[in-house]
Amino acid sequence: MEDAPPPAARRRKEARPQEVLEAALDTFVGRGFAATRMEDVARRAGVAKGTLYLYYASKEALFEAVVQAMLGTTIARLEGDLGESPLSAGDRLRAVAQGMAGIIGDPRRAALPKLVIANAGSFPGLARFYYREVVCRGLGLIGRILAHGVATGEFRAIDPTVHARLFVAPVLMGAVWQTTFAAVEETSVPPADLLHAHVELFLRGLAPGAADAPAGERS
Amino acid sequence: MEDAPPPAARRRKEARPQEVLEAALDTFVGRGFAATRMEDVARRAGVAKGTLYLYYASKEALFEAVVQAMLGTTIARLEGDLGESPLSAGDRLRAVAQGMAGIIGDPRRAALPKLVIANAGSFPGLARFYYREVVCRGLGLIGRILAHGVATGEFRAIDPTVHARLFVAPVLMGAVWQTTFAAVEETSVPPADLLHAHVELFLRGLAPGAADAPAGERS
Amino acid sequence: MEDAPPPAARRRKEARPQEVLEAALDTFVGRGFAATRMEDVARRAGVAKGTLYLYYASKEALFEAVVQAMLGTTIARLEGDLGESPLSAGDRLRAVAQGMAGIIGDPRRAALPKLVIANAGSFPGLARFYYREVVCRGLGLIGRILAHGVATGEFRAIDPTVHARLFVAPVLMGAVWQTTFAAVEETSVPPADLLHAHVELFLRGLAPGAADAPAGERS
Amino acid sequence: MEDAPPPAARRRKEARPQEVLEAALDTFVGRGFAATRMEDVARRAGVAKGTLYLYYASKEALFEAVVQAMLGTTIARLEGDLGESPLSAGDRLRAVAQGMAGIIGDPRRAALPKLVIANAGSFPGLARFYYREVVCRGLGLIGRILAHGVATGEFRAIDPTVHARLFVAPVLMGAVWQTTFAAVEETSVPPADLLHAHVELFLRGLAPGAADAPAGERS
DNA sequence: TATGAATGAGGTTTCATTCAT
DNA sequence: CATGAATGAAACCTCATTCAT
Repeated sequence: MEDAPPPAARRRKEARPQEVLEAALDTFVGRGFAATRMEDVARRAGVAKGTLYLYYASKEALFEAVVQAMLGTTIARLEGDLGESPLSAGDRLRAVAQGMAGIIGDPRRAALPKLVIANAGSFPGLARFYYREVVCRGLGLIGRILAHGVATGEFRAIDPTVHARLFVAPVLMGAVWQTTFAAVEETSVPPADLLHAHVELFLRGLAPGAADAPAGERS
Repeated sequence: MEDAPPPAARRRKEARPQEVLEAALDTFVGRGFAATRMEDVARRAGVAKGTLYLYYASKEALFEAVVQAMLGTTIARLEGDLGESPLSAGDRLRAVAQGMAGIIGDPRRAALPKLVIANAGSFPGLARFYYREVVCRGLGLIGRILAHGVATGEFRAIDPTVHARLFVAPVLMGAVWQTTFAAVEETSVPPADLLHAHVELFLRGLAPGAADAPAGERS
Repeated sequence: MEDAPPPAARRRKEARPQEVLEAALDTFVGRGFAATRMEDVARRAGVAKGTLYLYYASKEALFEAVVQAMLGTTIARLEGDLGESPLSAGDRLRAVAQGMAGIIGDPRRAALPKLVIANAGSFPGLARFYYREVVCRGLGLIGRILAHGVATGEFRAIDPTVHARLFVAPVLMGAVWQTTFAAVEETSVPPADLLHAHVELFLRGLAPGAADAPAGERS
Repeated sequence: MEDAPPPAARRRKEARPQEVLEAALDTFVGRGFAATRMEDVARRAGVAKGTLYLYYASKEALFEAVVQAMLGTTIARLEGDLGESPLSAGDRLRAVAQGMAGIIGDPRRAALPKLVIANAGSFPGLARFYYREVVCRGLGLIGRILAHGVATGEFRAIDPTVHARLFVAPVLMGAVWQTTFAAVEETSVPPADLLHAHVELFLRGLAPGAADAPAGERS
C-alpha cells in the first residue's frame, strides 16, 4: 500500500493555495487591488468564495501573500546572479541583463512592479518593503559591478548610484509597459531586442572614450 | 478700468472646477481610482460632497476630466518641442530632455503616467487614448530626431523605434518613481542629475565609434 | 394715470403662485410626490428653484397647497350643486352628473383623485381630510337625493349609502383612468359618453320595476 | 419516505423570495414606489438589506417582480373565468362578479390596481403592460358576454365596449378604495354587499324594458 | 423679490466576511 | 475541508433646502 492516494483529485487539493495565488495575481494586476472582488479571484481559481478564507485571512492578507510569493522567487533569482564571478564588469552586466530578461519574460513575474507601483498608496508598508528587498538589493548589485568597472578602468568615471538606476530603468519600464499597453500597442518591440539594444548602448556609453561627450555639450 | 468686480469670494467660486481637479488628481494618484472616496476629494478641495457633482457627473467623469486636463498641457508642451530647429540631433535630444525635465519637475504633471499605468485595467479606453495621444507622439518625435541623426552620420546606425523607447524609459521611470518611492527612499538621486547623466550616456552610446562594442563579447 | 403699472411683467409676477401650483400639480400627478423633484416643478413653472420657497415653505407644504387649491374649487362646485331644487330625483342626479362631468372635463381637476389615491400612504392626514371634505359630502349629497327618490316612490327601495357609491364609482374611475391609461389606450371611450350611459343605466336600474331582478336566479 | 430533509430552517430558506415579494408588495402599496426604502422591505421580510439583492437586482427589478407575481395569478384567475358556458348572459356576469369578488377579497391581490395607478408615471412600461394583459382581456371578456346578451335579446341594445367599463368600474374602485380609505372610513360598506347591489342594479338597467328611460330624459 | 451654487442627510447598491450545512 | 447564502458597513449619488448676491 502506498503512503497516500493522490489520484488527481488530491493533487488538485494540495495545489489550491498556489492556484489561488496565481488567480489573485492575475486579477490584482488586471484591475488593481481595490477593484478586485474576492469573488472574481475565487471564480478564476475555480473555488468558492469562502474557500479563499481557509487559506488567507483577508483580502489584504491575500494581496500580501501574492507579493511575497513573487518576491520570494524574484529575490532568489537576483541572489543567484549576485554571486561573484571572474568575468569582466561588462560581461557581468550582460549576465545580469540575461537574468532580468528571464524574469520579465515570465508574465507573472513581470507583473510585480506594476502591482507595487499601482498599490503602494494603499499599502504604506508595501513600497518600503519592496524598496528594501528588491530595489536596494538590485541597485546595490549593479552599483557594485559599475564601481568595480570604474575601479579597473574598464568604465569611465561615473557615479555608480546614478547609473545603476539608468541601467535598471528600461527593464522596469518594459515590464510595466507589457502589462499596461501590450493590448493596444501598434508597433511593438520584442522585449529581448529592447534589452539587447539597451545593454550595448549602455556599455558603449560607459566606455572610457576620448573626450567627454561627442558634440558641443554642457547643460 | 476693471472688467468685473471679483471681490475675493467670487474669485474662489470661479476657480472651483480647477481646485477640484487638483484635489482629485492628488487623491487618485495617492490611492488609485477605486480606493479614492469622493468625500476625500471633496474634503481636500474644501467643498462638500455634493458640490463635486455640480461639475462632474460621476466619479468616472471626474477621473477622466483629471486625465484630460493633464494631457492637455502635456501634449501642448510636447507639440512646442516638436518644432523643427537648426540644431544638431544631439542638441535637439538635449532640448527634448529639458522639456521632459520641465514636465516631471511639476509633481502634478509627473503624476500622470502613474495614474494611467495604475488604472488602465479599470478604464479600457484610457490606455488606448494615452498611448495614441502621448506615447505615440512622444516616441515619434524622438524617433524622427534619431533617424535624422543616423542619416547625417551624427549617430551610428541604430533602430530609431527601439532607441526612442530607451531614451524615454528613464524619464518615465523617474516620474513613476517619484510618486511611488519618494517617501521611503534612503539615498535619492535628484531627477535633474539622473536626466543629465542619462542624456550624456545616451549620446555617447550613439556616437559612431570605432568598432562595435568596446570589449570582447556578444550577447 | 393708473394706480399701478402692470405691463405684462407685473401681471406675471402676481400670477406666480398660481403658476407654481399648476406646475406642481402636473408634476405630482405625473410622477407621484416622492419622485417629483423641486427642480422639475421650478423648471415647469419657469422660475428658479429658490423661488418656490418664497411661496411654499417645503415640498410637503407645496403638495398640500396643491391639494387645497384643487379641493377649494371642487368643493365649491359640489356645494353649488347641493342646493335644493324642485326637480325630480332622477333629474337631480342628472344634474349632479353634469357637474361631475364639468369637473373631470378639466384635466387639472380630474387629477385630484389620483393624487390623493397615490399619495395617501405618505400623507396620513390626506386620506382623512379628503374623505371628510369630499367623499363624505359628495356621497351625502347623492345619498340624500337617492333617499328622497325612494321616499317619493320614484326609485325602488335601495340602500342610499350603498348606491351612492355605485353612482360615483364610474366617475372616479374615469378620472383616474384618464391620467393613467390615456396615453396607452387603444380604443378609448369619450368620458361624456361613458357618463351618459352610466346615468341612464343607473336610473333604469333604480326604476321601481315589476319583479325583483329580470331573470331567474339568486345572488 | 420524504423527498428531502426540510428541517424548518431549510423551509424558511426556500420561501425567501416569496416572503420578500410579499413584504415588498405591502410596502410599495402603502407608500408608493419612490417613498419605499429597501431597508423597509428588508425589515418587513425579516432579512438584511443585502439579501434582497441576492434575489432581485435592483429596486426596480423588485417592483417589477412584484407586479409580475400578482399579475400571474390574476390573469390565471381571469382566464379560468373566460371559459364559455351554457349559462345566460346575466348569470355569466354574475359568475364574473363572483370571480372578481374572490380577487379583491384577497387584500394582496386587491392592491395591484392601486400599485399600477400610483406608479404608472414612473414606469412607462407598466401602464402599457397592465393595460394589455389585464384591462384589455378583462374588458374583452365582459364585452363579449354583453354582446352575446344583446344578440340573444336578453339585454337591450347597448354598446358593449362602454358598458364593460361601467361593469368593471365599481370593482376596481372598490379595490382602490380599500387600500386608500379603509383606515379612515366611518361608515364602511362590505365589499360583498356593494358588489351584489352593483350586479343587480346593472342587470336591471340592461333589461330590455319598455321605453328608453323611465322619466323625462335627455341630457 | 429672485436666483442658483452649495450643502449634507439619506437612499441605493456593492462586496468583504461569516457560518450553518 | 468546502460551500455559498446571508450580513451590514461603507461608498456613490440625489435632491430638499439654504443663503449670499
